[in-house]
Amino acid sequence: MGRPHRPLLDRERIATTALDIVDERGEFSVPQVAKRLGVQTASVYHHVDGRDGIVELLRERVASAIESETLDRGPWDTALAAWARSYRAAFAAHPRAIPLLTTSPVRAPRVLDQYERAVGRLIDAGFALPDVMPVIIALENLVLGSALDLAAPESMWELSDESATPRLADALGAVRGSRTDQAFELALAGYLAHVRALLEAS
Amino acid sequence: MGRPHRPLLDRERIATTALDIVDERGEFSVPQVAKRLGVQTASVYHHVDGRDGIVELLRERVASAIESETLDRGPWDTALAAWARSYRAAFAAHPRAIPLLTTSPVRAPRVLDQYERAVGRLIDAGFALPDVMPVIIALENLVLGSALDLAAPESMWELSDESATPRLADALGAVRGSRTDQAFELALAGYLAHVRALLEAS
DNA sequence: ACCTGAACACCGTTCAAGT
DNA sequence: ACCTGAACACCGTTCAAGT
Repeated sequence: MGRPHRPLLDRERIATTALDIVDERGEFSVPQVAKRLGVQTASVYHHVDGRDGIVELLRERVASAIESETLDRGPWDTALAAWARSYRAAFAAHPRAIPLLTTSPVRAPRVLDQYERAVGRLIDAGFALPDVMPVIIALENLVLGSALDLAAPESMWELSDESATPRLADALGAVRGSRTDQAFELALAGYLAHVRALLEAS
Repeated sequence: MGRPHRPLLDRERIATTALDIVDERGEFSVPQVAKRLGVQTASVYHHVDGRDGIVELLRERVASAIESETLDRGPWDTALAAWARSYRAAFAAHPRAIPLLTTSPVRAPRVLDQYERAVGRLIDAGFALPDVMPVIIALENLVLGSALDLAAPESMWELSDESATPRLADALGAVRGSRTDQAFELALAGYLAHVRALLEAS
């Protein structure tokens, strides 16, 4: 067949298709992506750096939904909180992709730039330089830890033998609303209060 | 060949071998495990519920290093903190296994029992029942989020273009000691303070 | 009950051949 | 430059056949 007049494939379409498949089935393979695009498996390799390259594309695609403007609005602490919520929401929009994406943090240029701005806000707020990265990484830990929780099926807490863990069963039954959201907001509130105190102490 | 007089395989040896391989290479396959045990791939399937069953074995094996006694010693808050540190340390002992294990939380009976005891301590301390699970899940989020960070290679923060993110580069350079440990301890301290406040408010 | 050997469907990746 | 077809090494899983 040879080269077509206009390319059949591009990175955008590969990313979109792979994300669709992951949203539907929780996994993807290169042949599956190729088939859905009506193309041979090998063709995909002309546009993308193998399967890992596609995963990286997914990471960037999902992360592109993070509202980076949140970082510039309002006082540093509310800005950081809004950024964290938006970060988590971006993952939450593709729960089945989370296990694929959280195995290593997002380090795409667009996201690194957000870290740069977050660092800037903390420095400008008066944080001691050696404290800045721990403060940011702790927030990243919160977001990714919560994202994993978001990806875990509700059934994780379906206790096969309630009599073995009666108080756990009680506690689970007593939760109002979303366990996951409440846990995240709780951790975020604790984080913010502590980080504010850290600033005042320095 | 047929059945041997004494079994060549058991779940313990399969788990140990798989964990060894993961520690060395960051991944494992059923054929790799079989080969190292001097056995046919198919034989493994007589002892274990497929590849996923081996992953579950790894999860239990790694989690078995969590010192559950920490939950019973001292006041509820220091007990919870010690448990979280031990939980994180258990993962830290097998960093290359972390991506394999954190995709879904540990729900093996031995670990569920620890959750039961953690719930018990919180109830006894006087927490409102609907608050208990969010408090525990938030802690789990901290631990797993930090575990992911532990698994991420240091090189994640090697900035290819420092001039694009100068303040991030500064902040990274200023860190004293382990970024990861400091971030975890920071998040944990914030968590504890907030949870203590939650108890007093109720 | 437990191991083997063979089989099946699927995977990631490479590469020469075509336009 | 981009797509194909064929190939390679490897994977997870099943199953009849043996003891």
